[in-house]
Amino acid sequence: MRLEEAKKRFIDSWGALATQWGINKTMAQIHALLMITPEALSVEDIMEELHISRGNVSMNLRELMNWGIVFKEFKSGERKDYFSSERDTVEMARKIAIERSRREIKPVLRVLGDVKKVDESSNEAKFFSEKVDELEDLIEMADQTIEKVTSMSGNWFTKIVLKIIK
Amino acid sequence: MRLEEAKKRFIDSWGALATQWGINKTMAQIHALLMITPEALSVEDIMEELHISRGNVSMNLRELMNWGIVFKEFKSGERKDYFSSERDTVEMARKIAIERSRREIKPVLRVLGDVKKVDESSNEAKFFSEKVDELEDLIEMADQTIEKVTSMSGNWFTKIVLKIIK
DNA sequence: TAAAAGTTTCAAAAAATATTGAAAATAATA
DNA sequence: TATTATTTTCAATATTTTTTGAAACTTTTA
Repeated sequence: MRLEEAKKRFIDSWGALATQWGINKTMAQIHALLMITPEALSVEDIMEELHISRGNVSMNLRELMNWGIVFKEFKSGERKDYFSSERDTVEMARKIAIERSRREIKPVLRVLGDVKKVDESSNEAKFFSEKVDELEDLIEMADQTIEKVTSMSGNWFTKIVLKIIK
Repeated sequence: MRLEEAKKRFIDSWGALATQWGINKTMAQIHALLMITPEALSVEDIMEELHISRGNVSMNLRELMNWGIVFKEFKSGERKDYFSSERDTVEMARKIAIERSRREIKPVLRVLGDVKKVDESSNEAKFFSEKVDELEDLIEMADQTIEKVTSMSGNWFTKIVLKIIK
């Protein structure tokens, strides 16, 4: 397969995955492009490569920088801004996990903690409380697992643990 | 807090979380409702509780059954179908994880395996191949971790491992 | 087997989300 | 400081996704 075709397939597939996980397709495609490009790219490079508008690139780059997985680079003698992706793949995954936890998981945990304080007078209310409790435990566990596993990947102990639970 | 209010808050929050993770809000709300309701519900019960149309309920129940987390129940002497959710919270999480892996993660892994076969003549192509490789490893690890951790939750060994990596 | 009860399907409408493009803002140079 | 290059913003538009509702279909009962 030629490089250009492989790149295209990768970027499309990354965009499709993102869409299914509630992330803007363009944001993921810009990220994919930066990931597989050794040097930093300008807004115009990205516009051209992905055939999207300047405004779209600008907004999505900002969001990627908010996530902490894309950085602005200054090239001496150049007026334009250049952008590059987090180079360390594991670190990148960690940041994505942390961000999604902070924005989406944590708020739900707050609601769960709240609603389980329902007056447990009826049996129906007891059942409700129980289910919410179970869910809270499960989500907390998943949240912690993601955080810890990603933060420790590369670490020998985690590697062994993962090998064992595999 | 009164039960009705707590239920409403829970259902809304579950729907919002789902939306952010690329799952239809109504599907998640129906699921939430069934999860916290001790007895099975009819299509009309659901329509009333969530204020949505019959067609919407029908389609989303089908999808929930495809995911294996909602079941049809027959009540003797009753003509209507009744529906209830998987009772075991951990089993439910396992099924969701398996389904998302099958539908979304596995196809991406297939693409990654494919595109990394790019002709590695240029340095750019080598860089591309390397990045795709790293990503493949990472996604495979995450996929296996989710699968194994959920399949083993409740099991004493996993509990200890999770406590350690915490 | 005809009528009634219940369910599914899907084209059309509504709602939510993403994208554009041009004006405004900002930054760099002469 | 005026001019030019670059970036950001956001109302308008386009696209995608979800929801409705009524007709078609299926199942049950009389």
